[in-house]
Amino acid sequence: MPDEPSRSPRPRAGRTTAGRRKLRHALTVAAIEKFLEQGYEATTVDEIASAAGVGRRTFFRYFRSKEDAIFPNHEEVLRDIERLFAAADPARNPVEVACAAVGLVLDFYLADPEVSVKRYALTRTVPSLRDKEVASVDRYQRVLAAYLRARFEADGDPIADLRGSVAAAAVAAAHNHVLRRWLRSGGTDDVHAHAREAFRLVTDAFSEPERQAERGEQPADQTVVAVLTTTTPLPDVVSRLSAALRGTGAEQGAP
Amino acid sequence: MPDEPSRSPRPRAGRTTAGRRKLRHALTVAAIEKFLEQGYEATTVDEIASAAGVGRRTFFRYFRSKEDAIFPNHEEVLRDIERLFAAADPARNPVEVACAAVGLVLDFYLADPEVSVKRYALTRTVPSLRDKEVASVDRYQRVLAAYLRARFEADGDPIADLRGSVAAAAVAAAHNHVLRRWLRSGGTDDVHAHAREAFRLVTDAFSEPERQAERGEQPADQTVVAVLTTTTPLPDVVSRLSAALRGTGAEQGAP
DNA sequence: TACTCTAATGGCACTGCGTGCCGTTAGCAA
DNA sequence: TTGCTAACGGCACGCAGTGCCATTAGAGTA
Repeated sequence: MPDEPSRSPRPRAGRTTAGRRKLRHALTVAAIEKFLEQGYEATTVDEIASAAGVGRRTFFRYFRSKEDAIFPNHEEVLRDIERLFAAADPARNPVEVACAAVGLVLDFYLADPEVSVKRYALTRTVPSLRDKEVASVDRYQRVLAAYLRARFEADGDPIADLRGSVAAAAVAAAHNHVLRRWLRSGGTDDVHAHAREAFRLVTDAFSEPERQAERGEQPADQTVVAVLTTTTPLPDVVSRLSAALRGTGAEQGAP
Repeated sequence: MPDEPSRSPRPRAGRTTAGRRKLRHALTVAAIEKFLEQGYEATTVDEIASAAGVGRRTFFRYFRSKEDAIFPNHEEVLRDIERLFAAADPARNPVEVACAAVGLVLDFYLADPEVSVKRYALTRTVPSLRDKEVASVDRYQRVLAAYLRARFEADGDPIADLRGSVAAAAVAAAHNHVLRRWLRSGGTDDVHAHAREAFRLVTDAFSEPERQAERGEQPADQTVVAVLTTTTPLPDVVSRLSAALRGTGAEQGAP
């Protein structure tokens, strides 16, 4: 029964799990090589399979399609992300947790710079491969969104759904930006510094004001200095302060 | 020469531009109908073409692939967006302009609720259609990102690239959220109210603090009420206020 | 060592997408 | 009416993806 792709095989007989991983990788490498060498459309599945020393039918037991051949096994990373979410401290800023999650994806690409850079050359030029790539990003984004929505919901956010979707997209985009920058550099720049910078941007953008205050960050011109006599009636104090906060020039009001 | 899809046809002979649009729409409707009725894989291009009264070969003159059949003509909308960007007031908040741009996409879907809702039923269930949908969103997102990056760059933002990518993703996600909510409602809820809410979220998240102040929007707990005697030395006033703004409990300080 | 059981393999045939080619048809211009 | 041109339809071809099935390889058992 265990045959077709995306199944979790028990190592019993025939090829072992390690053997499967190895052949899968060999097919990926062969595919990338052929695609770069003679073009994507011009390469047939037969050629890829023979290059890896297996039959055409076997290729389709490892990959759903010709396009899938060059992509890493996202299922594994998705599982890691789910685990990270399950184990995450509920008191921690959800956006930070989401950033940690995409950090796993980043590490996954960093683990094999050779293949990652070559794959990038293909996804940039072949439309159908790019579509696949985008689709996989979307899968990550949805997992992030589900987590963030739940966390925002638990925090009593009235627009948890919206904020979760948008924040997830931002986190995913930050990841993509850092990854692509690294890929364009040929795998030779300081990813983690850029990642910190990018994650900081989205964390700042999507944290509640209270949380921003907790981290000691304030918008620049929030300072309101009220100079009032002690005899000023309380309602006046309130209205002048609120006017000042709205920037309607109450700072020019008489004491 | 003018034959294959995605070409800008001069109306000279044969079928006119209006005629092309009509047939294209007829094919889309036929495809959606068949897909919903008997399933996506179970429907052949031959069936769709015959249902629209044309030959199979003609189908592929209107759509690159079977998947494309159910999608609207994004090229048109992309052109509209480019025009909007070109005409946009450079003094306007770039994120607001980007929101206006995706508003065009939203309107495009709203123009034909019947088809949009049916298409949504398909993109939710058929993986390959969903991938295509996601790919089209990505195209919009890239156009948004290019605009935002340029604008942020012009504003002297040192991380214009990053901020542009992330903000574009957020705007696109906000659009998707609103659109999908509307689609799930069957095309019967107040889209524009939700759109305003969503656009406000991303605008707030990605505007410079100065701009936030200009729009008179403040985080909820920024209010600082200082009660001080007129004899308090100025340095004390300053330090107590700044402490209060950091939430370090200066509000409990002695007057 | 021999046997069994099971999963992986590879070949074959089949459906259907996408495309190149080409003869035919339909509308526009003189 | 006579070109002219673009869209149409049919045919054939390559190839992706899949169901089917006989064969092979390796682990466990006696």
